Amino acid sequence: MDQNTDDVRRKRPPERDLDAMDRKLLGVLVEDATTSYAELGERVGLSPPAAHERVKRLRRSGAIRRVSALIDPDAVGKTLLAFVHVDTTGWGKTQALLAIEECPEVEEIHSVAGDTCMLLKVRTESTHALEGLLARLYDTPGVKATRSYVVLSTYLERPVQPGTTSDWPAVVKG
Amino acid sequence: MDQNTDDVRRKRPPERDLDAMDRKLLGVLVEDATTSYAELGERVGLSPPAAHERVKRLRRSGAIRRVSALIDPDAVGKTLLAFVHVDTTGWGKTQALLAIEECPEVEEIHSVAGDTCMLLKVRTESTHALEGLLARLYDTPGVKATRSYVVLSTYLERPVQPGTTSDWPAVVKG
DNA sequence: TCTTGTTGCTGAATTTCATTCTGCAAAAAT
DNA sequence: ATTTTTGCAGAATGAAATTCAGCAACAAGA
Repeated sequence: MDQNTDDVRRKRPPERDLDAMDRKLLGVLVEDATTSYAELGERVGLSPPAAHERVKRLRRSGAIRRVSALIDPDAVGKTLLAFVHVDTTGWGKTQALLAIEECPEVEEIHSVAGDTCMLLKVRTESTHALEGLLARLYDTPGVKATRSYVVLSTYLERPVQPGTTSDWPAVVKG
Repeated sequence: MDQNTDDVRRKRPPERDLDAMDRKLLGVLVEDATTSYAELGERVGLSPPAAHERVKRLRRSGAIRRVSALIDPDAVGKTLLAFVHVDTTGWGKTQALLAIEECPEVEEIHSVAGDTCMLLKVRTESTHALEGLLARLYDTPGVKATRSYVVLSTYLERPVQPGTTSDWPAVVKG
């Protein structure tokens, strides 16, 4: 309820670098953000107010962007997932980009290095709806071509993890 | 704290189809899951316990997969995002897939239709770490080839939205 | 049509938890 | 060495989650 009351969206350098305690807190909160501060503290070895204090800081600093309910796409009818590569004529905040941002089916827009300009992650209710989106894209000035990769099945999908490379056991090959 | 106490992960058909009220609730909770039931109810036109009841059902049915703190990748040092297309020799739950699932840098694994078998979303701390991952991939039996798309900048990144096509204003072209 | 059971709601009551406050101790700065 | 700051614990407070009766609308069945 008080999340980002002061509307801190701008990227500011974290007041202090995240320490191991912060990472542990993040680890728990990524898995289940409804964890009470009592349990949270217990898990990481802090008193409830101390845990609260650190989480508040993590929110202020922007390390925690927001707390969100993650929805099952199927439950809301979004049964089709696709990645769409888009060749455009310009770069940066182009007309095309602005137009694409308006499409509710589009979940992600990235500019990528490689043989294409934009990479879109798109969810629709049907192949027909995807066709509709593609039609809209082609009608957008600045869009040269698109190539779509329709997802057949998703094997893994997890949120951003707080772990750093040194946390993971090194994979030792024979 | 009580989320999924009975460990309901299995996909069960939603007890009942989501109605407009459920979608509104989801809409609010996706934006900010820390919203109190008092405010939540007010926003959608329900009493706090009624809102609570429906949210509980949404969790039980799996429509809400989990409530999670969304982390800023930069804050935890994951400054590099890439999409990696992987050609493999087999399909389904292959050895290669199992191996890839173990990589903490990999956020998503999809099997896609198109000129490649797997599509990975990958976050690392550096290009060097990406190279390390790719090296590991190439060492995995069943991996034939990979092609990487390094993200230069991300323009949009939003969670799964509850809205359905009919909610969006139709884009009328001249 | 009337009955009966079910569903989903409201408003009040209860309990749990978030949040604040007051020291306190260790570390950092001067 | 002294002061200031930082981060924490424990108690106190306030707010919110959760539970608990009713109640009304609706559905199923006689």
